[in-house]
Parts: sequence; C-alpha cells; structure tokens
Amino acid sequence: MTLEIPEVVINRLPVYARALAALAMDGETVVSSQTLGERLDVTPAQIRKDLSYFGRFGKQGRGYNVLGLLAKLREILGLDRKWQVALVGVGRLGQAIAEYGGFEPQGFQIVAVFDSDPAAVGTTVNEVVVRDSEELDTFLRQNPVDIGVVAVPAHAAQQVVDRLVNAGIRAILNYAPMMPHVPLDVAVRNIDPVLAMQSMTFYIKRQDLTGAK
Amino acid sequence: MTLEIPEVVINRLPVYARALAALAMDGETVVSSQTLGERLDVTPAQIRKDLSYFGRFGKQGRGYNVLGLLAKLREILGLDRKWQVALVGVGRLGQAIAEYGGFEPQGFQIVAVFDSDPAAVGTTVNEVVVRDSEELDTFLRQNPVDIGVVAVPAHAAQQVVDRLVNAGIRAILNYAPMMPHVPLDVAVRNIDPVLAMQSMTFYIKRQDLTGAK
DNA sequence: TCCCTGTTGTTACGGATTTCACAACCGTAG
DNA sequence: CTACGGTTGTGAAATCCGTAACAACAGGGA
Repeated sequence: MTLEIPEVVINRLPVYARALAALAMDGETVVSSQTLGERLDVTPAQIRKDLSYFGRFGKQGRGYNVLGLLAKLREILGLDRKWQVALVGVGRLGQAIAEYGGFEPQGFQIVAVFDSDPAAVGTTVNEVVVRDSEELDTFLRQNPVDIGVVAVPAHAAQQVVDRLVNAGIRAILNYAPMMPHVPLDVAVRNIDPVLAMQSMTFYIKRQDLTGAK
Repeated sequence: MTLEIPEVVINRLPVYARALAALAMDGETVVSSQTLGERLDVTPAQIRKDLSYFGRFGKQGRGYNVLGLLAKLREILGLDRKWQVALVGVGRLGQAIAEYGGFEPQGFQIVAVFDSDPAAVGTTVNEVVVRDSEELDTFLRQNPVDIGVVAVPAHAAQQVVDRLVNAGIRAILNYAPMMPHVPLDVAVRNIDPVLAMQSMTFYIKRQDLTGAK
C-alpha cells in the first residue's frame, strides 16, 4: 500500500510543504488544491493525486488545513526531526556550502567536514573543524551521520561516494560535475548548475541574433 | 519533425556530451551506446533513442565517433558558442557563484553583476563591477545577455525574475528557494539543495534508529 | 566473395505518469 | 431540513516515456 510511490511524487512533496509553510506565514488556515496549484504552477488534480498516495487529508467543500497538511507532509518526508550531515571537500565550493545558512533552519546540521588537503585539515569552517579525509570511514562508523555532501573535484568524487556508501551512508547530495555510481538503495541528488545551463541553451539558441554577429 | 522533443531528452544531452568529452580525454575515438550507457547508468536503447531525435550519428557495427558525436551534441545544444550571463544578487551565495570557476570553461561568461544593497554596489566581484539593481533593465536592453542567474533572497526573487523576463531574458538559473512564475517561452532551472535533501529523507527515514550502538 | 560479429536506428509495446471527470461529501444559507 | 456552491478522492482515459526487439548494415577474415 505504501509501496510503489513514484519518485516524482516524492520530489514534489517538499515543494508543497514549502508553499504550505509560506501560506501559514501569511496567516492562511485553509487552502484548496486549486489555490495551491496556482501558486506552484501545478494542476490541482496532480496535487490531489499526489496526496492520495498517503491518505486523505482534505475536507470536501473546504480544502486542506494548512498547518495540518504541512505537519503531515513533514512527517511523511521525515522532516519532523534533525538530520546529521557530513561534508566532504572544503574548497571554495565546500566552504560556500558549509557557510550557507539554508540547511540549518530546515533541520540539516553539518556535523563534520572533511578534506584531503593537509593545509585545510585542522582549520575551522563555520565552527566545525576540518578533519582529514582518511578519518572519514572511522568517523562515520562511530558517529551518526545520515547524509553525505560531496564537494570535491569530479575526478575524486566517485571515490568519495564509494567510501560514503561503504560506511553506510544512504543519501548523498553531490555537487561534483559527474554522475556517481551507487547501489539501488542509496539516494543521490545532483546539484549541477552547468548541466542546467547547458540544457537551457537548447531552448534559447534559436533566436538571440544579438549584438555580436 | 524536429519538433516535440521531450524535455527529459534535452536534459540528458549535456550528460552525454560531458561523458564524451571525458572519453575523448582518455584517448577513446569510438564508443558504442552500450559502453556509454554503462558509464552513465543509462540503457543503450535510451541513448540511441535520444540521439535518433536529431539524426543518425553512429555507424553500425562500430558505434559512434567520440569527437564527431560530441561536436554534434554541442551544436544541437548551442554549446559551440559563448553565452553571456548576468548575475543578480551578490550575497554570500551570489559571490560564490561569481567566483565559481566551472562556468567560464563551458562558455558561460558572467558579464554583469547586480545587487540592490548600496554597500555592495560599486565593489568588484571576480573582476566584475557590481551594479545597482535599478540599472538592471536598462543594462539588459543595451547589452547582449542570454541567461540570468538569480541569487537573491526568496522574497525578492519573483520580482527579479519578472524584471529579467520583461527585459527579454529567456533562460533563468534560479538559486532562490522558490518556484518562479514565468511565461511558457522562458526556460527556468532551479538549483535547490534543500529540496533535494528533503526528498532524500523520505527514503532514508525508515531505518536509521539514530546513533544506536 | 561470403559469412560472421557487433552495433545502429526504429518501430512496436508496455509501463509510468498525468489529466479528466464525476460521485461523494461538507458547511452554510434559507 | 433541504438545497447549493465548492472541493475532495479516485477510477478510467489519455499521454508521455522507456524498453525490447530486430532488420539493416559495416567491417574483417576466410
């Protein structure tokens, strides 16, 4: 029953949750799939269908209780608790990630940072001491870490991913410009702005007879 | 005939292109859909199908000429030329983007940077002077810019997106944690690490009885 | 030349996802 | 207490996408 929920559906739930949080901020107490859909550019039917995978949360004629549905989604997604994150790579990108303030408020705590560069090891990034990558395996086995964030050069990324996986990590946020190879039971999300740009250019290349010839 | 190419297909092309570039680096001159697929965790059939939307690039019994196919893909995607990028928002995130070295080598040049904070205006980020956001519209009309990158707080993002769109920008890379509303002919890609994490937690929440032993 | 191996391009199939459409229902107003 | 406007939850239909399968063909070797 709870099985076979499409991944696309799971990917949309956090979007709904965020919108609901915003609505709650605005003081809204009830919202219909129609209204929510307009906000998110999603059809009302899709929202209702997505939610129906998990239960019946609405009230006919009224819509959904904003706070109630938000709580439900957070529970479904496991956002009702804190998550421990380990960051590997403290180059420019890694530092930016460590110092990014968006994770903490959502319950994602960077509890450990690793780098293979001896010059970086021992320094502090956002109040966390940088450890030697060699310690990665032992640290992960001794401390509860749920999610690994990879911010190393592409050529080193697969090795890092392998080590994370071998140490039991089952969720990886990959910033390296490559597609990691992982077992089926490991979740991976790639953050790849260059790929994103490179697919957009297809759509804008037609026109743009701009300036330079 | 060339119309109605699924967006998912377009999104995979840059991945193929990147893999081909890597193969070329390794000195490979020919590659089969089989081999390429193994590298990327994609079925050979999918690769062939994707490519078939654009033409016939392979040779039976041999496979694809690495350099030849790469050139074709770059042409299809419009990667065979330079693209001008404008960045809006020079907070921590915006600075990290401006200083990120991954765009330039792929032909994406940040030619202008904007911020609404008077304290930031006039400073230099990665050799580009920060302009006042007020100048956004006039600048975009007078200078060829192809892609807009949004790195402002969520509450200000829609307004920035609207201004970019009104100024004729038709491709937007959005780093703000929100879903921008844009006309159908504008391409948008969202970079949202928090959403990515929030969907992964669904898959790892089952086990992980935290810390234990 | 002819056969054998390997691989493409493509069509047909099937599965996955989205959209449609509507019965069931809630709350309110009369 | 009944009627009505509004909205959900959901099966069925439609669409979109991926996979399988195979005829066609290239190159090499006998």
